[in-house]
Amino acid sequence: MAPTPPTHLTPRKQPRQARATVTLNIIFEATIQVLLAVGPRRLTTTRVAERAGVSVGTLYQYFPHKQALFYGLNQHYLNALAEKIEYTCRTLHGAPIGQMVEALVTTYWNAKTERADVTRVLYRSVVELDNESLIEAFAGRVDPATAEMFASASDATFTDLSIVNLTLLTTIFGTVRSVFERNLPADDGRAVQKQLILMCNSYLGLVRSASDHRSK
Amino acid sequence: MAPTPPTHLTPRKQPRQARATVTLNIIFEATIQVLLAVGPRRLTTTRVAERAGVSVGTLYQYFPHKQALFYGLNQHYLNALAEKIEYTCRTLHGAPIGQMVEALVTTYWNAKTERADVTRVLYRSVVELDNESLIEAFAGRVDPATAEMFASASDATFTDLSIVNLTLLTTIFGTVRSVFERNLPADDGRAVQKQLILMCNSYLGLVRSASDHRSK
Amino acid sequence: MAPTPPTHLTPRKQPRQARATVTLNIIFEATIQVLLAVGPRRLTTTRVAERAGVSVGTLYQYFPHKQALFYGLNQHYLNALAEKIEYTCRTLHGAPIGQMVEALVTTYWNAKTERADVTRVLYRSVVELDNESLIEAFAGRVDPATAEMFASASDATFTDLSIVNLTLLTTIFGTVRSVFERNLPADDGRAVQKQLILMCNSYLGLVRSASDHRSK
Amino acid sequence: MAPTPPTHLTPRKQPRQARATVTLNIIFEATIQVLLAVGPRRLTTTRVAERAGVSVGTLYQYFPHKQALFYGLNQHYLNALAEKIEYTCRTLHGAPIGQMVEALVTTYWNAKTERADVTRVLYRSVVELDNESLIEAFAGRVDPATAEMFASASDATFTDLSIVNLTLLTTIFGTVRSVFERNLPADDGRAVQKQLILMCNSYLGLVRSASDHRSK
DNA sequence: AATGAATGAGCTTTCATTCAT
DNA sequence: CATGAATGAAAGCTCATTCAT
Repeated sequence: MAPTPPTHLTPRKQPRQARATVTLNIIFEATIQVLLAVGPRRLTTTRVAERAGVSVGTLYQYFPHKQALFYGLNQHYLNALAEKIEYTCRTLHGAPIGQMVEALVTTYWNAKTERADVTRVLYRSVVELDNESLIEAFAGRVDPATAEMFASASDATFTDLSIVNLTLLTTIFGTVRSVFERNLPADDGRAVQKQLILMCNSYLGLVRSASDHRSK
Repeated sequence: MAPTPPTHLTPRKQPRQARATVTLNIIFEATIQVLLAVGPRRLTTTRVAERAGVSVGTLYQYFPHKQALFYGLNQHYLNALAEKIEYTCRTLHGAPIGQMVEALVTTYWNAKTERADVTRVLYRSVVELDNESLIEAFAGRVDPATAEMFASASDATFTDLSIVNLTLLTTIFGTVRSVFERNLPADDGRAVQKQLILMCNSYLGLVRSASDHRSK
Repeated sequence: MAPTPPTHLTPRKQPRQARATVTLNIIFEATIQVLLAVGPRRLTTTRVAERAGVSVGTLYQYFPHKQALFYGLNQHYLNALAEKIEYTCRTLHGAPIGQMVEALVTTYWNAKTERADVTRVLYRSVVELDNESLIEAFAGRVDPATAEMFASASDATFTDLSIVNLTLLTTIFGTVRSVFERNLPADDGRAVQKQLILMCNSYLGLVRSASDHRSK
Repeated sequence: MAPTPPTHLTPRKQPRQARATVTLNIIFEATIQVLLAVGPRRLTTTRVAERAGVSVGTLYQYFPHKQALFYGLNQHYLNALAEKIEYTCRTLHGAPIGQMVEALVTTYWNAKTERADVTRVLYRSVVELDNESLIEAFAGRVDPATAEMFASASDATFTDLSIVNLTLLTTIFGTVRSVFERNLPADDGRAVQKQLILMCNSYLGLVRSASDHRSK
């Protein structure tokens, strides 16, 4: 089923004009800055507007209410993330399964680590923001992309691709979040990342259909 | 290092008396109910007190401020969770590694699933609640417990136990959270759970030290 | 007219027993301490009780409400002050007028300076405490005492004693308060005290009835 | 040293625009009204806002917290008072000393008596309002103004002008306050006022430097 | 009597949102 | 369209006072 982003949570103004898009990005960036500076609880629309260098009125031109701002922000970042994953999937199409897993983990990990503070702040800003629709939308893009990639693996086939795909995504995404939540030192983080790749690969070795093993 | 729960986030009144403990639990339960009913954003101290059948004043006798309530609630549940895990670890001491992993995953999964709504609500109540200290405290109990258990495995030894332990915990906890976040249907959830056990076991087969394989 | 201390502002329990008087004094002292420590705005009955080492309940046994506590405290100190002044007046009965003024100023000044912090704190605690009745009661004791003293002066008589008396008291008391309010350095304070005596004496020289001058 | 009014006690919004100044005055007046109507203890920001015909929000736009409102109010009146005194000092520059004292007392007395209720209410509103900085600021304006005036007297010079000045100010201001505090009937008040002038003049006759007497 | 947990009215303050300019 | 002063509902929290123990 297609994800249904509640209409009342989408930016009022479709950014047709370049200027609007610019303003939107400025507002997003300002939101992040405020989130980093004072945390979600003390984030106010006024503060965001101030930081963005626009008036509250203008802010409300772009987002009908505070919720919509959060929604838009998360959507923004999830979109970017989905794009990166899709790109990786396209690139790795037809590659050996081992490379796929490594690339997927690395892509996701890097995307999250690039601006670790933003990641952490976003993980927390999602309160009451019935973000289910966002997650759903994200899954709706990523699930098929990775499934398609795995299906194209040059050296493996899976009898139950869909569950394998789901397991891999859940594990990878979850582990990354867990690492952030535990605020692990960078070294430990990298170690876990490596082990995660190992783990996924060993798992895939196990669930690969019988014929693959023979042809090996 | 011992985790240091910020003193300003601990219940004001140490529940020395039976009555106080009862009240504390009533308040916790009421908080959960309110969280379920109206979500974290619309949870007010007054509402919680009402639901608990006590006055706001009493609430504030137990928790110096709203934050402390959330902190206490999470602490409460994390404590219970840690206890269950410790119990499992004690029970499985000396068992074969495969059983350990299965038991660990199952324990954690069940604990979270038992009251899925509470779990989901708690995952979200953690806003601005510098829950780092909580997570740290939790990790400080669970990490050693599982490490000790794994070290006692009858059929496996690990050259780098600490990283293996960390990887397993991060993966398991993260995956469970991910499943809750995606709000997967029960069937898919159970499937992923199974796969997660598989995955962990295959990983352990890989990282088990060489001598184990020989003795096999 | 006799001053009418509103009955609802008097201590509930007349301190007939020694123990009660002791407790009363402990409570007064605690009130002062709290006043000094946190100021009148953040003074709470609970805090006073704590400091006094009694329970709130006991506090309320002695003072039916917070107002009564303040009232009692001020009354306590004003009584002591009035006593000192009365004593001075009795002692100086029949003395030359110059000595009288000097003794009066010195007595008042010393009484206030003895525990300057308490004085300052009391000056401020008098909010909403319709302290008019207190002031009236104080004036009702002091006015006659000094008037009587002045009337007995060995070297001066006054045609309008009552206005002279009022002027002197108002001036002396007011000046002292002013000095406290301006938080003048001790040196300046003492200087002003000296000048005040000078001023009062010069004034008395002027308003002394004509016959006095002749007899001089 | 320049008085340092704590920044957190100054109006948030500098009244640059006429409208803001108007609103400010309305709020001040409303505060006085409420103070008169219910006393300082039962004054609430909501009540003040209501009386002023603005919303609480607006009140808080002008004053970051209740304290600031009191601070601003007192500052307002002390400023006006200081101006009047400065004006008198300028006007009396070079006059005979007797006229100066009379003018000073009269100016101060009138200023306080003009709206006696306001005066009384302000004297009491000063709770916990570390009004030291206000008093200091006031003294910092008035002290030099009167000193300068006295120095210019056509018929008197003083060897220790600074102490004489301090004594006069402390005495005058204190006496007035005392009269208000005792709630003296108008007749008595006026009588004391007259005596106060007399007293100051007799004092000045005494402390005038010797040469003045000769030239007399 | 003494205690101190419980009460809840009421206060200060915030902040999403509107709308006249 | 942009602005930002004004709004006021609603939240967090305090504390004088009571009363069962």
